[in-house]
Amino acid sequence: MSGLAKIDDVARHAGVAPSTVSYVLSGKRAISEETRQRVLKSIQVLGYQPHAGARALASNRSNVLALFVPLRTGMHVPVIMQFAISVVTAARQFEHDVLLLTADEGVKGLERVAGTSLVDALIVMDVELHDPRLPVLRALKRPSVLIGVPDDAEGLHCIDLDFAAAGAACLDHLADLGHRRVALIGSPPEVYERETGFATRLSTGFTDAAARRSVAATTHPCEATPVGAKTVVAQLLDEHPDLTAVVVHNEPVVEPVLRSFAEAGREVPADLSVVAVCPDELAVRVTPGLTSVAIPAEEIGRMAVQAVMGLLNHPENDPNGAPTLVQPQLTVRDSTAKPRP
Amino acid sequence: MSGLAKIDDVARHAGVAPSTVSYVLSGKRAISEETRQRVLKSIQVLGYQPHAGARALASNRSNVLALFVPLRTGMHVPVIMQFAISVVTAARQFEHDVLLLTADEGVKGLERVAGTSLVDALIVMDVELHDPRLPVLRALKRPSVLIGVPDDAEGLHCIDLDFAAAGAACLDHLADLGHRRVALIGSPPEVYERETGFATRLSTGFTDAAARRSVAATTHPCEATPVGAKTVVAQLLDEHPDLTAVVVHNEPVVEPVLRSFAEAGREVPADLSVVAVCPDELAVRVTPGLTSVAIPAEEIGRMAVQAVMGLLNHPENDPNGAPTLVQPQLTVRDSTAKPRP
DNA sequence: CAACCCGATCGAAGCGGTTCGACGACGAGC
DNA sequence: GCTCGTCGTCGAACCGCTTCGATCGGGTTG
Repeated sequence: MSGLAKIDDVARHAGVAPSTVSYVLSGKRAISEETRQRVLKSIQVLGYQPHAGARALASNRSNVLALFVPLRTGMHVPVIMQFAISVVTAARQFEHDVLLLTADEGVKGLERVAGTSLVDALIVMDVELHDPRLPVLRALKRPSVLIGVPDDAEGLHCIDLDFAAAGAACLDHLADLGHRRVALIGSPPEVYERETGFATRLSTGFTDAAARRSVAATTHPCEATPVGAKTVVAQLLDEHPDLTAVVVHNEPVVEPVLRSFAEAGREVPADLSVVAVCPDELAVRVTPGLTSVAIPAEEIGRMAVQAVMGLLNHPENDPNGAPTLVQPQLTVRDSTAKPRP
Repeated sequence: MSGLAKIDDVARHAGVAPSTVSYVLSGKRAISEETRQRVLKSIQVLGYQPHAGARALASNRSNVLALFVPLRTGMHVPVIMQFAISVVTAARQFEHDVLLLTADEGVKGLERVAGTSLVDALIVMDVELHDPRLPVLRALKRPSVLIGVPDDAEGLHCIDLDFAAAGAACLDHLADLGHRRVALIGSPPEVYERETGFATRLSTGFTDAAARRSVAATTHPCEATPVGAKTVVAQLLDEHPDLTAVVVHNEPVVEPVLRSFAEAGREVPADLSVVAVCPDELAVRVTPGLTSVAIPAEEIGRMAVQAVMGLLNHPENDPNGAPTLVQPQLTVRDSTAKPRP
């Protein structure tokens, strides 16, 4: 009862050597089915749970992953949380726990958890084009995977939604319907100024596709508030009266934008087509249901964990290639239609 | 260079015994200033960082806290994230890191991280009145602190906003202004059904205060969507035409509620006073600025960490008393006024 | 039938710290 | 001048688990 049971207690109880117990648990050596069962039974009876520290010390593996979440302003918190959740869930599949690191310790945090062997590997979210964390990650002796794609990904492993393709997909869909002038309502200005990759990439993919399809297209940063939405919409209606479609890549303003257009007498989709880049949950909640490209947070989080575990368990076949880009999926709902003739 | 430096390397480099290095680091024994400086210098030169696992094994302290975040539906994600951030930040002040646990592993997760000595203590968020985690926490051999107050807090340490007082504060403010019929627009129905303490407590505090002040008061659960808001507002206007004030305790619907009343021709605060229970950030963003009671997430998170570290470092003076309730603070802004005569 | 091989298990040496008792030197007290 | 107490440091014994080489009993093989 007193303290926790240790491996020696289990060994004694099962009538085997401690090492045998260890092998039963790890499966690294063959153990006869009979002994195995006996040991398992003892473990259960004694409620044995191996000491994490001792295990980490002896095996040089902590079974913990670090998740670095900067939480910068302008990012959509619920989506970030989705990532975090999916990382935790996926990590458990690989017998790992997740240590949460935030921005306030800065790069020091990375060095600390890696340097003290507190974690086996790191997952880093919200990567900027010129992220100060990159050189540190490269120097670390532990594998890491970035969610987001920096300017120079050399020697780093990245995974993200293919935002350029997402921007293109939105535009192509609208071009296919026959729209000739479209606008992108994007993230808050600070996100572009920070050179966060995803916002710029989506805009670029959108603009390039527009050029390819000979569609007039503009990008408009937008504060993540109802007032910001109203301002941008007013500006849009003023400067581009011939506008027939918008793409919104900024979760918090999706509804305000819709409302502002409605107030201006523009009906969706009859007078105006709208494509959103947002969670499906939001797309189906509003009326009419929004044609949208979802951010597959759950999938990306899971893939990031898989990638990092791959590096950990098979460092020899390091992919070491281009970033992994998840292809966007555009779901057509009721907010897009052909423009009025 | 090769591997990481160990304590023996530092000891050799500084010309002292390993134990001396350890004492320099922990400060548990007096070391002459001269030796201290020499050791510190060696540590810096070699870039020494103690191995977390070894330290945990030897000292029986992992320097890690577990943070259990269920993330149930109906909870406001940004507020939860605020808690998490403040817990991480506060934990670092005490030289601790934070392990993130989610709901999908259930109670098993608690048993695992505690049983393997992965963490020194636990912080548990979003506690329900009859939470299945409570008996497990009581049985654990490690200290824990709950954020939220269960029905039976015996043997547990809780901390939370005093929601009853918050409800009362809202009502008192309105009663002081002269309102005679008020309504509380609350959390989604599932939150009440789950018997999450805070929603019920606020409602109770609100209702009791209303009785005390002879004010007619009703509580209305509300889905966290614009449609939900519209529905509740319509019902309110229909059933209680004499309504002159509402309290909104449901972040996502604050703006939709305001809009719905506006659409119905009720002007704030002239025709209707509004008090919100929400982050200040939201209260000041809308027009007019909302009289509100903030959820001091940052403060509560920090206090939870302080409490748990107290239990860890001085188990002898376990407060073992009633839950710690943070007193609410009502900030008067521009959304409340005297009712029309 | 001896030499071998193989599967199953054991024993002991770490892994890298912390901590406790011991010890030497030195100043104070009588 | 001798004892005693302190201060600063050292040495060694763990902390609990993993892992590698060794061992042992049998079944194969030539």
